[in-house]
Amino acid sequence: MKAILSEQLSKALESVDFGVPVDWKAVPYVVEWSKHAQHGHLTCNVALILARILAQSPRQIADTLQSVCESLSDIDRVEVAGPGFLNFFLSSKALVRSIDLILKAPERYGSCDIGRGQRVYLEYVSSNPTGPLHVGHGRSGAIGSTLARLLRTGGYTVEEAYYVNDAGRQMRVLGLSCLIRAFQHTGQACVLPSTCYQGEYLKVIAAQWVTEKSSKSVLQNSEILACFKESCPDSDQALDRLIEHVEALMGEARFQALYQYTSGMILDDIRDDLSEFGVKPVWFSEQSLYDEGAVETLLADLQTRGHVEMREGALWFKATAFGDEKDRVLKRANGQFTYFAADAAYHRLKLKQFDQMIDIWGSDHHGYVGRMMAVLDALGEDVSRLKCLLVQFVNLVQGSQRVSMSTRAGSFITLRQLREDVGTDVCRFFYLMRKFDQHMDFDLDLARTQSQDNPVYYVQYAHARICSIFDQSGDSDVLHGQNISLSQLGDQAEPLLCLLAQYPEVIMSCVKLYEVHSLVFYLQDLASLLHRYYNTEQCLVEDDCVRTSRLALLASVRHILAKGLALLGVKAPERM
RNA sequence: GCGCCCGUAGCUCAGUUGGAUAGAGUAUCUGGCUUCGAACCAGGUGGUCGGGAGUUCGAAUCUCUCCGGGCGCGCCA
Repeated sequence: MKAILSEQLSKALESVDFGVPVDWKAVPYVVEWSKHAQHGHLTCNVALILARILAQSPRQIADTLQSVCESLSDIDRVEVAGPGFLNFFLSSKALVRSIDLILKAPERYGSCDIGRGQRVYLEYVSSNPTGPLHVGHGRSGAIGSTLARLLRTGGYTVEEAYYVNDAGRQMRVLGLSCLIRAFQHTGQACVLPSTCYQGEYLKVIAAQWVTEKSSKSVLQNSEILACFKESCPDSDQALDRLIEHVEALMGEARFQALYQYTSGMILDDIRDDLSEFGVKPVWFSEQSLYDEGAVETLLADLQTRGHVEMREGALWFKATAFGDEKDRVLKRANGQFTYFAADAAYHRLKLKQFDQMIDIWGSDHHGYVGRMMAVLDALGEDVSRLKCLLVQFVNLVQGSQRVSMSTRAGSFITLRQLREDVGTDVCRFFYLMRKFDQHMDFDLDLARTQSQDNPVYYVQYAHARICSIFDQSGDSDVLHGQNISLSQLGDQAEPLLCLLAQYPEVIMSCVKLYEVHSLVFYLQDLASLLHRYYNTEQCLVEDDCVRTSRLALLASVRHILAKGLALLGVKAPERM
């Protein structure tokens, strides 16, 4: 609606003679939905902008434009107000048009094709398979999966992915942590180094490993046991030495089997957790990059281009030449590749396979963006095809207390616990209510409330209410938008109709800005207006004409609520 | 110290190519069920938009500075 009016207006403006030629491309005026009813349905600031260019009073220009604007087909009348705003009042025919559009093709309403079929690779969550998902990952999961659906609605082809860090040093640390827990499980007094994974979940996995997979030759090996009798110094190097020693005693193959078992168990848990949360990505293995030689190729190509150098035994990428603040190590002095090397190879691969790549990372990764852009730039890739969205942290709040969380100490609330506590719908909705780049307080008490206070139920209730009316109406679901006049809908229908007309614009804005929270706010507004309408206008009335008109409006609202909630991954119940 | 993000009602937050009287929810107070579901609605109270300066017809929004908070700055991932 807004777009249609904008287009009509821009054509009409070109025919107006201001005495001097106007370059309309240089006039950044906007058409917007009015905030106040007395300012009409839509408003335009073109006269205010023109005033600067033409050096005339804005009010005077607005007066000149008024009659031109009133000739537009969807416009009833136009008022000049304030410093020179043009306020448009839509015709009743234009106002009820949304109903017709929605009921004729509900699945298409709100879809657009700004993506033009471009292929987008969207990676999110991607938590290391060294522990269960916590509440912070839940936020990324909710945002990522919703964004994927929004982008599809906007005409993109989207692949959702989870990058599994199943290679490198951390897998070995995980294996060692599990082994020590296994010894402890068999009654041995062992010290778990502070640099190991501390979480309780490893005790459970270790116990399972002892009964299912371990061999006596390991658990009864006194040499291995001796390694854990004394505390290991609190440094990465000391831990690496300990790992190498244990691996030698245990055998390389057996040690690898141990950490693969451990991370496999954790990954199974993550997969189930996400699946129940409505997140079903494609799983991409970091290890596969090594297996297929992608990391070696990357280094060779950077070498050819002259962007690497040896320093202190390590191989460095000269990132400062591409705007990064420091140079970065690709291959350590001990011969191992860094996480960054594999990740660069990964991004390069996906940029070759897709038109665009979107990473959703925790905000603590913001320092990482620069080096990724730098290395892709060095490889000759178009870095504008990569977008990094940084999601801020989540604080759980109970009463006025912050629930403390520490990933390192393994003491945190898991996503699974949170879902079981408040329910998946509430969980997703709460995550999506906040702008992703905003710190978020997750109010546990409010989320637990099964009452009117909970904004999720407020929106769902609006949907259930409409369903309930249709249950009682006995009317068929097939309704048409024809022959509806505004007068039959009642006074309260106007704002509702305007909001329905805005749905496609909200979706488009979400797609363009990679935002999801504005859809949540929209649905809350829509529910609010529906409840107000419900309380003032009776729908199941004797007069057939009034009744079908009002039911058509309700059916439209129901469609939009259902579509919107579906995008969020939240149920739209018919009864509550 | 350097870099990124943030500061809006008692609390949690919306509000961008600079626009009219800064909005919701919650808390609190008042009113509304014999009628399509009261998990609802209507109304009241509540603001130096962190402080200050600048840019202009016009600033929560742009610039500078100060204050306060979060995060990052590794041959970890």
